[in-house]
Amino acid sequence: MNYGRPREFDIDRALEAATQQFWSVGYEATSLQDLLKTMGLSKSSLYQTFGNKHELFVRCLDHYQASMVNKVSEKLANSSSVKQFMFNFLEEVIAEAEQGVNKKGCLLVNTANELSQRDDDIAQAVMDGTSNVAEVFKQAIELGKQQKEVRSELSTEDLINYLITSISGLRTMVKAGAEKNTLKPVVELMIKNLF
Amino acid sequence: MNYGRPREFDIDRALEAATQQFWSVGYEATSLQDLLKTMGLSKSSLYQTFGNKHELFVRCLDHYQASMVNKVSEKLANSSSVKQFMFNFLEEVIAEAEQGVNKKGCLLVNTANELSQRDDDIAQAVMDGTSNVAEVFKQAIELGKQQKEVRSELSTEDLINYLITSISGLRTMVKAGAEKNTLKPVVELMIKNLF
DNA sequence: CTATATTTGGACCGTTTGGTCCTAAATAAT
DNA sequence: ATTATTTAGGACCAAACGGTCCAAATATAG
Repeated sequence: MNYGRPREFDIDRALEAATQQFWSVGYEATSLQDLLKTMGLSKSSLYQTFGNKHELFVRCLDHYQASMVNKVSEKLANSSSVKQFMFNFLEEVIAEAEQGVNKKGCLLVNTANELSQRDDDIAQAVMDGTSNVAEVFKQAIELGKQQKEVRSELSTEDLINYLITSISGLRTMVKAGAEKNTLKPVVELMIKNLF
Repeated sequence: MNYGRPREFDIDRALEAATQQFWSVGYEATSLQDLLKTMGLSKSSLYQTFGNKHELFVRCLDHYQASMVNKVSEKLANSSSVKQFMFNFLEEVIAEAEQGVNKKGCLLVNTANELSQRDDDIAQAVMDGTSNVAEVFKQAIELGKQQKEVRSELSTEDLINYLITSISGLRTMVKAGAEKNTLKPVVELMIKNLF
């Protein structure tokens, strides 16, 4: 076995490039040509390897989500305290506001807003991804409660949902053009709710 | 003066129909054909009256914003307390989660997420609209402070931004498919921050 | 060397896109 | 009645869309 001409590109690299593209401008606004260009492969390679634009996008969502979960878990592990972890996370979200152009936000949030209402497969992928990210937050909050850092008497579940909702809101504000200085007190208030 | 064949359609009605269409599926996903159908007019009428799709959309954003400001102002005026007003508002946002299909959210939030990053005119229209809505919240918060309902020592400005951010977050959650029961405790926590 | 299997580039396709333009219809002013 | 002016309908358009397909290239297995 293992016949045939070997693939000339790296699947993960191509997936990463596609993810960046979708992340930058969204699903609809990304044309096949855009994808071929950034991924650096031919039409037939794309279709043979990834099926079609829609399937590729779902794979990108998963790619993004897995990578995000990795990064966030790592940051949690390397944080001196849960509060520090949460603060840094929110701070990073609003730091994007200071970036000049192309504030990409979070691919999951972007996609929820763009497509969840009219594409069930994508909606499911977004929910799966969100749920995996929520799992990391769950660890953080449970750890915080254990160490008496999180002093809210609310259930971990509720606090997770509050966090995710707050983050989504910040993402939208950044995209809408809010300044970091404007958002900073908002972040502080959010943090105060937990610690 | 005042020559010529009279217009056979009502501009406001047409604008309202277009707004509903854009609100339902977004700017890019709304085709000219969709617009002609829901607005009930011919291509030349649309272009003569509204310029093009882009200009029409900006007018729809303004139409939406003005109408929203009206409604919210009215609700504030008819509320027995500021807390009641705020609670009802957030409650209404998450009530959409129980609706079966086509959760439209808020056109301003949707548009901020879809287009603010790559269309300056639209970004400006979104900011203008948001600013007008914020003005109503400002009235509410100032009234709440005056009547010792709002017991937060934070500046009105900060509280407005917190509110708008929270609402945007709820909108995304609803679109992403969160249940009303999930969001209810989140709303309660948000309210608790102000009163 | 041959047969098999796979990838690749690009020609090709039908559909849809936003937008223009011309003609006929309709009304108001003279 | 004629003229001026505006609207409405729809034919038409080039470009872009996502997607298919075929022939050439390139590898492995026997």
